Amino acid sequence: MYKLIKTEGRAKRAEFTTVHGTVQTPVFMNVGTVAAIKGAVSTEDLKQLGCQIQLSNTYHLHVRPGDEVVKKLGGLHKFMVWDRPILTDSGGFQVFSLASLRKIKEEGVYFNSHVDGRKIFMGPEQSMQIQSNLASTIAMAFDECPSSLADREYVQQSVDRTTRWLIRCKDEMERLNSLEDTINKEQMLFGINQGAIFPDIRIEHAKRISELDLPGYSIGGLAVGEPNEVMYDILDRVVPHLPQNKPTYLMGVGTPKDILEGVERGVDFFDCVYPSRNGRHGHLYTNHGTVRLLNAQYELDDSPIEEGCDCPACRHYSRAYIRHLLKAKEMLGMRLCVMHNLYFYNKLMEEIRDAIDNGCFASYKKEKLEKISEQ
RNA sequence: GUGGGUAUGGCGCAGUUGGCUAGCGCGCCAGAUUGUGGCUCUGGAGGCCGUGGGUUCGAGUCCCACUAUCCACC
Repeated sequence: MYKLIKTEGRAKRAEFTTVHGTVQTPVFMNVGTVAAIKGAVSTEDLKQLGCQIQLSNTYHLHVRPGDEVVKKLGGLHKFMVWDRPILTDSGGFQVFSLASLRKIKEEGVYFNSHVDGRKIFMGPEQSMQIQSNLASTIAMAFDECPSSLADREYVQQSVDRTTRWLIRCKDEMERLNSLEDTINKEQMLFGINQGAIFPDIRIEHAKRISELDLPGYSIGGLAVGEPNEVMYDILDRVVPHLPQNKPTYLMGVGTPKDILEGVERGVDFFDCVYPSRNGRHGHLYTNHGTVRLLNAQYELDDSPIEEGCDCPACRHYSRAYIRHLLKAKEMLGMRLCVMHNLYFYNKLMEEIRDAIDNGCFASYKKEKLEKISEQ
């Protein structure tokens, strides 16, 4: 259930209530693809880092350990010891990003596993079944994410198929939620808007999927190579055509700047691999721009990653020490960097929520952008 | 001491029958990365080819001496 608390322009401050608790939005979902945040960050750590909701992946968990296994062990929440909401991505994007060998047909997609190369078939029904087995809080629709370079004709045809797939997802989820042995009978389905960089196709699609009255909607297929301005422009045009009394989720985005721009345009949910993946490689986010900790200038730097930061890394350790750990490929180095970045992202969202609450998001955004673009 | 091998950027190596501005991996320096394959990619710096002679139009490549180092034998 989505409850709007306050708005400023198009920016929305709301809370989203689920069977696994309430999420304050705008929110950043911490990405734990295989039911774990890479970098040895535990669910206990995540709570300390201010994480409200995690994201895991249907495709990855289907391949390993297998959604049936997770189901037998009581579902994802019990399995990974996390009692807050979990959103599972449908696997649609992996078909686009991982599978070099794939065949997209009306019934679904045939492709090869990235782990052992075996043939896998996934369609709307399979994706829903897997996500139902995982028993996540929110399941994403199985969609196709066409390349931002795809031509108009292909995109239109792909989007039409994604719509048909969405209807199949909805039917299948309703069926699964009514079954006796389903773990989470309140599982929610979010639809996904596609249309590459063609605003009219996206708007038309947004209208069509809005009619299905799903509990939330997302915008997919952005930040996949097109210029940032194009993404912002599409958000400007498409978000108003999605239901305003439901959460809007911008998939896979993004940088702190992208998030500020997204919130301004009415986005509630974000997720991105940046804080964790970049953290693992020593690329750290601070209020004074990004710090590339592997750069030689930090060899003798005895200060924390960010002065005044209250994260577990900054409270105790110096840049020089963490840099050394990364160079030595010690797990602790990655762990501290990932924790700092997740803390930064979650803190950023908290500040954004406070700013909207206080009616000063516009000025907050301006100041924040100036700060984080320092270098 | 004798015989044999090896000496090429920080490290490990390629360098064809002598032929244009000497390559490669790792490391180093810098940059990318947007619904995660603990990756990957893109640039860059760095070498009087152990030293000294010689042969040749031309030598990292051939010859001589020296030095260093490794192996075997005494």
